[in-house]
Amino acid sequence: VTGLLFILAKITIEQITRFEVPPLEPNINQAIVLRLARYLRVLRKLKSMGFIKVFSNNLGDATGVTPAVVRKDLSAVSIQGHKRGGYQIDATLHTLERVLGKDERQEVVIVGCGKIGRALMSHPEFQREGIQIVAGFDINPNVQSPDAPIPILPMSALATFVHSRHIDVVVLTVPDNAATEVFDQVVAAGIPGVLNFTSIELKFPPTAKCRSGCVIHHVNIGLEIENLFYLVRTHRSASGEPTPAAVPSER
Amino acid sequence: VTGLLFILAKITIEQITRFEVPPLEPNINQAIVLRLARYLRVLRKLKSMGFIKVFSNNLGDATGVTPAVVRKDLSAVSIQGHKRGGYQIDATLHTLERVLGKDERQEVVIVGCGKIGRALMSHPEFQREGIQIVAGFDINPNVQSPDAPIPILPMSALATFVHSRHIDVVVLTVPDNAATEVFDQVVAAGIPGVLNFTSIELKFPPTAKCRSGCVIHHVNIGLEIENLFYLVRTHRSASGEPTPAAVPSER
DNA sequence: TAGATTGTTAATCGATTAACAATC
DNA sequence: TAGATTGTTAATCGATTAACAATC
Repeated sequence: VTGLLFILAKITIEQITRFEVPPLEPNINQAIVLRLARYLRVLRKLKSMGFIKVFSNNLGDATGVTPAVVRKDLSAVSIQGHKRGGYQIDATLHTLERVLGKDERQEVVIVGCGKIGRALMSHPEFQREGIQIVAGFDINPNVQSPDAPIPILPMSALATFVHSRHIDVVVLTVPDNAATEVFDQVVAAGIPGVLNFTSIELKFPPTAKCRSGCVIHHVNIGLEIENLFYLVRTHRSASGEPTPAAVPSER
Repeated sequence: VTGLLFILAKITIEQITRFEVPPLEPNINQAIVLRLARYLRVLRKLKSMGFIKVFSNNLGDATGVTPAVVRKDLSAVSIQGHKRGGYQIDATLHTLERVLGKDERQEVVIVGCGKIGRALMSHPEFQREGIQIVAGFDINPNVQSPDAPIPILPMSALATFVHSRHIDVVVLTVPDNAATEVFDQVVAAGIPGVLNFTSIELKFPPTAKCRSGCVIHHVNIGLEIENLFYLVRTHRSASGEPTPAAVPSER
């Protein structure tokens, strides 16, 4: 019986598993892009404070990386400083915005308008970053409201909406038990970018439709909290803090 | 007699505490812990499906890593398999739960009960992972409700609450403009673990109170969405297709 | 035994860090 | 000039991958 179970397990897992799409990269990888986005925010603040130029070690201090990394990152997107004068904030800022695509519209759609989904829809911070939530989608008729400023539409309207509005990025905030099903609908609609708030490990299938250009990011809050507990606990026991038991040396 | 009892009691407690503190090897880093947590979820599913054992390549397929990594990770926490029979799901699961601290209570508090904070408070998925939200805190009297099942208390009650309940982890969901101020209060209350939902780059100060045992994780939704746009755009231009509309189907 | 899988060691890869020449 | 900062190259570090002996 055990043998059978274990053969079944193998087959099932192999069938379920989907290929991972390799994110082809020039010489700018995701880690760099994330840092660039953080430099951009610091630069905006500095500009609003009236500063003109900035040194790599300033940006490093503000973002928690070494000056050498800042210089290397900026160099990777062809941003040049002046040998003793640092980087011009204004020019750097513009180049970063262009590289990161902040000059284009960033319209996203929320799929799954439960509590978290609706909370994100009214999240004011996005506007400041140029991200615009243009619609929500849900199967539940009770939350649908086609005439609201940000309309909440039925799931059936997803495909036509994202085509007509050229939506590229979707935020997936459905319950875990609906994750795979709804994700398949999102994939079928041709969406190449998904921010996954469920704790299901979704993956883009290796179909022709999104052969290499599809990306999914995961925001797994439960996993993050778990990890925090683990780290706090281990740090604590490493420094030998909470357990009052003394070292039994003498005796 | 009392003295003897006391000594016996002390020894017993020392033995118990020493036994309960898991023998954590120093070469376990955050990446490993995150993977372990994902193995754990897969194992739970497999167990609920009635499976008995699992191979490293199964776990690898299900979590998107190579079998060698799975074996190395499990080996790092002293989980041993059988040379040809793979890993016993039940035993592996128990060990992982102990190592990751899932057998202890994981009580967290929400600081900032705006839309996102309240959405997290009623998030059903946490319960399933053993994470319990025991209270919320907010300065706004309109959202305070001390008698609700999960009470929302004034910020002034934070310090005494976390002390009396021994809270270690806080979820910070306040508006960006209040982030640093509220974070300072959280630090002052002695909290060692923070999940930061604001887009402000908060850091624990190097004070004595939490000199090495403090951790902060960042969930920067705006940054994630930005990054998605960037990746989708670059992938698309790399593969040389300007619009995603052209899908080859039979007409 | 033959085949399969673990556990671990060595090789590889990539990213970070350090160093320093160029130069303003 | 003297001092400071960039841009890039080399050194280091760590994590992943490959390989394979052990062994069930």
